[in-house]
Amino acid sequence: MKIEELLIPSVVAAVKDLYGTAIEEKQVQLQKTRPEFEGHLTLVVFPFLRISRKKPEETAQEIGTWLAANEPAVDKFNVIKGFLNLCIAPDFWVKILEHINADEHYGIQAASPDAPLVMIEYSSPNTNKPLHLGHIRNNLLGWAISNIIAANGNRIVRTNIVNDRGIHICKSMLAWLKWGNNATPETTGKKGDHLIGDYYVAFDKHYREEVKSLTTQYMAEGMTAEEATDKAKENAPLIREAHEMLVKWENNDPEIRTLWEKMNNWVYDGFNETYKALGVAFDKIYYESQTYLVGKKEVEKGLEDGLFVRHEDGSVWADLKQEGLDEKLLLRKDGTSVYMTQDIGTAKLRFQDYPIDKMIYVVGNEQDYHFKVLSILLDKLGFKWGKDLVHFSYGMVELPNGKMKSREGTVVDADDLIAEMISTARQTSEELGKFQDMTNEEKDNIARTVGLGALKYFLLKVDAKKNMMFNPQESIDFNGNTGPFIQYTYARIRSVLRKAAEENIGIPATLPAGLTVSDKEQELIQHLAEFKGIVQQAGTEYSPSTIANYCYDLVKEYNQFYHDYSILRESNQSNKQLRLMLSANIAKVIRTGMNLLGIEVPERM
RNA sequence: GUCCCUGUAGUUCAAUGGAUAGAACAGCAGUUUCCUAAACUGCUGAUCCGGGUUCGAUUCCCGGCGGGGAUACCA
Repeated sequence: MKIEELLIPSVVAAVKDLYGTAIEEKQVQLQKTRPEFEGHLTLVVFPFLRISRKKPEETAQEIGTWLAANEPAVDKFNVIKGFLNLCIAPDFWVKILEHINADEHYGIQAASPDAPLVMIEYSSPNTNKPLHLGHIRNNLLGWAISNIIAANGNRIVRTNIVNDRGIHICKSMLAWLKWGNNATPETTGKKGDHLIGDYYVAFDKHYREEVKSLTTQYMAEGMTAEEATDKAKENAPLIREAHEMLVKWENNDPEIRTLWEKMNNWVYDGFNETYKALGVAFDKIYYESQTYLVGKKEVEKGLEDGLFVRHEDGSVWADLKQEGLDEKLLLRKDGTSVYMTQDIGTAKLRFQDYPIDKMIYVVGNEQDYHFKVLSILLDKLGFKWGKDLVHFSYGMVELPNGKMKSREGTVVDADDLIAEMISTARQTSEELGKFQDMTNEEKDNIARTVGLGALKYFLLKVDAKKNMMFNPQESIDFNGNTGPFIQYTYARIRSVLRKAAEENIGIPATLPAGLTVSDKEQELIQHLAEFKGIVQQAGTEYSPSTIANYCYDLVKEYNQFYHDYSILRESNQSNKQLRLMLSANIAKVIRTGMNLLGIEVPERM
């Protein structure tokens, strides 16, 4: 029950009755009244002036009079210019609160067995280095979006495509063989993904040295700097060895394959730890090593069908000039597959495995072009779902000195950041004296919940499509518009409710009649009633930030109103019950909203 | 060059085409006999520039300027 929905038909009826013209519901603009004016909801009457052929004030006056007479929910009204401010009758607020209170899962819709099936791909790591801050944003967005889509009544499948093959993996393997001395996660005590990442870095370091000395050599032989660099990059012994290894891998060389499996498993163990710490999971994981051949086959079929062309050197291309794009490579001259080929294969397998109604890819906006092309190619290949795939394109996380670049060592490591957030939360709790009378387990849980809450909220409150700034020096706040602020308010409400329960004060399903609801409480009830609409909006726009900002606004408002209010010491029993019910439902909505974002709320902190 | 995204207080972020553009952080000044002070109150401070559409533009359109990205036989 949303108050707006209640009133819109009445406004339509009013216009019809007064001016004899039928209007559509979507033409009715009802918004929350600004706090400086009296009223709850405001009707913007400017759009009706053409129909009424009267001045704004006059039109507003007429509609207001009609509503006050014919709509029981409207108590009284006032007019300021073209704005008609409506006051809702007090007992309506009580009814709305009781309605919210009756629904334990307010705002969440369960999926029926025949509900649309939505598959969400996110994370998609490479197995040659550990996860960084950019991956965290991806994972949190993917998790939150899938929760939100599920909350809107859809069935979901969370999926991950692991880029587990290719030249980058060979680089790590080669470096490990050369300089690794058989190091393992066990012998070094390092997480597997970090161990592999170290060898990837080592490869790059040695490779650059080789390129540098080769370049000088070629230049001494009379090449220009540019020519020399290009040739050096191609001819450096290390990169040639890596390419040889890739060929061996593709030819199923048993030695290489065994090594590859061993090292990838180390990485997966490492990733799983990070995923667990972040609280994300997957229903089905695809591996590029298992899908790229499927993609290759599709491309070859497309070639036979005349959809693609083969160039003289043997490479295969798609001509997308008709679609306003360029030519796109699908198979290299040596017949090996590229990123696009693999994505075609993965898509095919997924639609074979599941009756997917909608496919959503959570991938950074640097790949907007890639997904535009993928959509067209899938469509050309005759997959009817190709056209409708959704690329949920999110912005990059930027650092004060620019983009994150692994080569320049400017990445913010995911595991480091998580550990740092948790230890900061622990330290803050200790300084504030929150940890008295707590077991070590409780302390651990609170530090983890609050630290991750701060991190997650920080990344999710920003509009996903925008680039965002992260300053490691300033680190993430625990005060203000933050996760811990919301968590703290939740914990305080829960504390009040615990004390009420100890005193055997229950919350009845219906509140006593004749209750006076103060203006502030009316506003809070109105705010609470918006939650359902917010979840819907977040679902259609795929925007976790909508929910994050809603939760903050609600909490901020609650803190302001109830800072000087007493709930348990209130002498009037009816008021006490109203305040308890209101608080309990604010806690419920906060918990629901934060959980949709993948953020836990603690019972105490 | 072409294409895509983006430009709001000192900083990080908000604002279905609506009233006086909201917060937070930082700065300054306050609030604790009282259900958790990770709180609350007050002050200072912003829509890149120029046109257009509209009763009304931060929002939509066009043109500049600034930032990011794509246009790889990397993934």
